[in-house]
Amino acid sequence: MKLTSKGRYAVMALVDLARFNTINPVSLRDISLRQGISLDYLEQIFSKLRKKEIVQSVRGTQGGYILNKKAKEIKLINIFEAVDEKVKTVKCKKESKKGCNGKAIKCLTHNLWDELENHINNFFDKKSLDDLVKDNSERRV
Amino acid sequence: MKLTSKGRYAVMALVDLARFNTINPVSLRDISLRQGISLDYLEQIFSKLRKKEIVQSVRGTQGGYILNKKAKEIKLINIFEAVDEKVKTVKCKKESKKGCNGKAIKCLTHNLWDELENHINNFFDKKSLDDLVKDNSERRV
DNA sequence: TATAAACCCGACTAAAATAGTCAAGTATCT
DNA sequence: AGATACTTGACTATTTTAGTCGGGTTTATA
Ligand code: FES
Ligand code: FES
Repeated sequence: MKLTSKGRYAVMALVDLARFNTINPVSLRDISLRQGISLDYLEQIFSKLRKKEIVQSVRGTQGGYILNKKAKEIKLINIFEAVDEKVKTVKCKKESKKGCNGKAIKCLTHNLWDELENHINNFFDKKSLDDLVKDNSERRV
Repeated sequence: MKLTSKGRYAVMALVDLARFNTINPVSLRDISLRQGISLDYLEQIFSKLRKKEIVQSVRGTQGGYILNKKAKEIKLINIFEAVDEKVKTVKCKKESKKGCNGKAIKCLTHNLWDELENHINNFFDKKSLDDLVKDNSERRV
């Protein structure tokens, strides 16, 4: 069970953005340099974030991205959903009545994994971007 | 973030084992058939479980595996550790003072992922094999 | 004592997912 | 006009996962 770079980068980049986006948009180039993330990869990630209205883009020179909502209103779960970093613990299709092995009944561990999924998502539901910025407010890179 | 088959199968197989292992050892063949897991793959998994003393093997005809401890004393975390299904959320080496990008300081999200890791491991720490068997005690496959 | 059931072990491989790269744009500021 | 920066889609290398395969050894039982 591991977190992928895509999810990690998305959050990292947004925390960076939230810290610096006081007046002007922040360019991906800056984020790329500060956080050590490939610019091309960041572009893919921000394209998704924009489509899900987490950020807004400003084109042209001096352009970049700005948050589309208050940092307090952006939860980790929103970010993860936007970049398709879903938590997936069950093997079967949840809606289906069939189990993961094709049998007519859910497997012995189905409920367990479902609980686990909720447990993890609860965590992402509680944490907002604002919390993360505050956690880092005393530190400087 | 997803659970791998190895971890899922390990738990599934052990729940099956715990349910049927009243007197006699349970063969992997039986588990394979009941749970729809490849026999060869199960062998790999049980080899690890045996090395970590979660189960004991009985060789020869009518052989199989038995639990090496009480079901109540086997926590999910023990199973996951045994089969190397670790929860890995941080990118950096935890012991090191360096961050994930090679910088001298931990990244903006390090603490968050560390918290997440603890949050997930807490779940695995609480659940025992016995809990799972009980959850399924009314169902029959 | 032969046979079959079952564990034991290591190497190999196909498929999938991840983590990018690359190329060719378009918009906007100065 | 030129530079900066977003936009898009396709492509690729690497890694991980989820097995398979081929050879064992042990032991109950007919
Ligand atoms: S995970 Fe849902 S039935 Fe097995
Ligand atoms: S995850 Fe530990 S420093 Fe980034």
